[in-house]
Amino acid sequence: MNPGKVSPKVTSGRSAGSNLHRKLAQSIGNQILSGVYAPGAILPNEADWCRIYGASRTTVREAVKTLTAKGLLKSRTKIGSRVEPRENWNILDRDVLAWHMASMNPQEFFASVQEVRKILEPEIAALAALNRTPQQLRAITEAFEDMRKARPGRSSVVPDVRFHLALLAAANNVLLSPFGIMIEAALTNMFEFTSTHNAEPDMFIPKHEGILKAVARGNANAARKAALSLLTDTDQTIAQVPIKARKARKAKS
Amino acid sequence: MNPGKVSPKVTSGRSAGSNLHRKLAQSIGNQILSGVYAPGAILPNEADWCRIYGASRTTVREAVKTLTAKGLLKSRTKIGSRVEPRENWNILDRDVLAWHMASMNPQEFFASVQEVRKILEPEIAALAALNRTPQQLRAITEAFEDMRKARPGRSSVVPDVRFHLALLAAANNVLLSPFGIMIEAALTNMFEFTSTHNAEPDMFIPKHEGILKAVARGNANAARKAALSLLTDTDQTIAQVPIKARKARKAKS
DNA sequence: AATCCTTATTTGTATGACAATTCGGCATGA
DNA sequence: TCATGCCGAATTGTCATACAAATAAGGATT
Repeated sequence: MNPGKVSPKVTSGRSAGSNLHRKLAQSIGNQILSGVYAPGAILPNEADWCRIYGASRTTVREAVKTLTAKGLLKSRTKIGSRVEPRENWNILDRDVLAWHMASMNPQEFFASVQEVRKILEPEIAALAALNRTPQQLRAITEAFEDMRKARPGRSSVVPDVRFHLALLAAANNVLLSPFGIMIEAALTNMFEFTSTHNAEPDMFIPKHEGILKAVARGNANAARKAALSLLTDTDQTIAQVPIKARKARKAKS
Repeated sequence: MNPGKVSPKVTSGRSAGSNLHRKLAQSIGNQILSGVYAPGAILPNEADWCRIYGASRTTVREAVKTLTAKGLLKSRTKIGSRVEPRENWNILDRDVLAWHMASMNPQEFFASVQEVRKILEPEIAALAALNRTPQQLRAITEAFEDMRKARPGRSSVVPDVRFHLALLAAANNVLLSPFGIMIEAALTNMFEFTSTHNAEPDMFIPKHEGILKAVARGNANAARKAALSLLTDTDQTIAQVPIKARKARKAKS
């Protein structure tokens, strides 16, 4: 994975980073997330990166700054750049999450996602029921309508995402907003592996409608319950794909 | 070039950004978070920043790249840099959260934090009870012991933070790890405003012990309940404290 | 053995130049 | 009037080079 010339791996060209420093950041980021450089390891220095990618030092440094800002790196004079411990990584950053997904077993990833979603989304729905503004309710409603109108399939994913993001926004707590990225990634990519939107629209729409109605009439408990129900439902759809047990992270003792 | 001509506002010189591009990023970041530049607004261009801070374009660009990586900005040729909508901000980034706190009403901030903590920490405790490794349990235990040993006061905050972070790590779900930053910020700064650690160590220690024991014997429900109890307890402590306006930490230069 | 100093390596900052992108207006034409 | 396409100017993107600053490592001195 380390050819002498241009870009080892410009994988997952999502979100179109046409800029060179962006491409470098993606490439290096992918290598870190995929374990080529483990936490604590010292990365090649700037001059090395210049040679590896055939880019100028300015560009390399901008890429490094980007990764540093996302918590993946830390640079020190005379030492070089060292990979930060995982708990400092900004995993809910759009790019970092993408790199993470690219180097992970999908089932394992969706297991983590669903775990978090089951914790958060019911409470998000409850908060939305309590705190939503009329405008936010309208946004949720519109997303729902578009969802219902859409034919099952790829296109129905978009309003589905919009629905959940609108719900999140309606919870009116900034500290929860980073999860928008996760939800978006989950719904969008789940489509690639499952056929949620094809399989059971008959289940799907009413469940969402249940959330909407509960939020509309400000019933937190009902909203919570409806959201949880949707999630467990999604779980079953996922479960059709062979599930692998959670990997116990190991260390020994 | 222009020595001594540093910045409109190099406030909250936290975490020692000795580097110039870091200082610029902090300064600009603070301005964005405090609303000087609202989402959608177009920032001064690179040449302007150079003049404003008396720094080279290289440095300015690295600062801008940092902010871009944190989701605060987006640069386009011929347009300049535009502030991104809030939902794209990486609010759980260490720096962004600090800037956010610096420009916010403390009560409001702690209200948001507690809301999220009450949602997450009980579930984190429950997950920890189920998924912890022996090593992770030991880390939690050690933090607890240090907490008990410490005299109430500032020093007891450190092991307290360690306790909660160890718990978080023991939940073994990467997607939750960004909240470590939030928990850390909450506990550390809460000390500045409340006297949690002075006021009721008699309450405090047993509550933590309850969580520890539940996690130790793998009882998820008990862990959840204990964690929630600690949180509602903390709520009361906060409520007692008359809020004084936060004093911006000042750095001069 | 301990301390201090020198040196080498690596990141940090500055400068000037040119490339690439694209917005905005202008000209042209239907 | 409106649409289309071209041109020029503003701004970010990339490059090359030079020097400054920090500091780890090893050697010199005591």
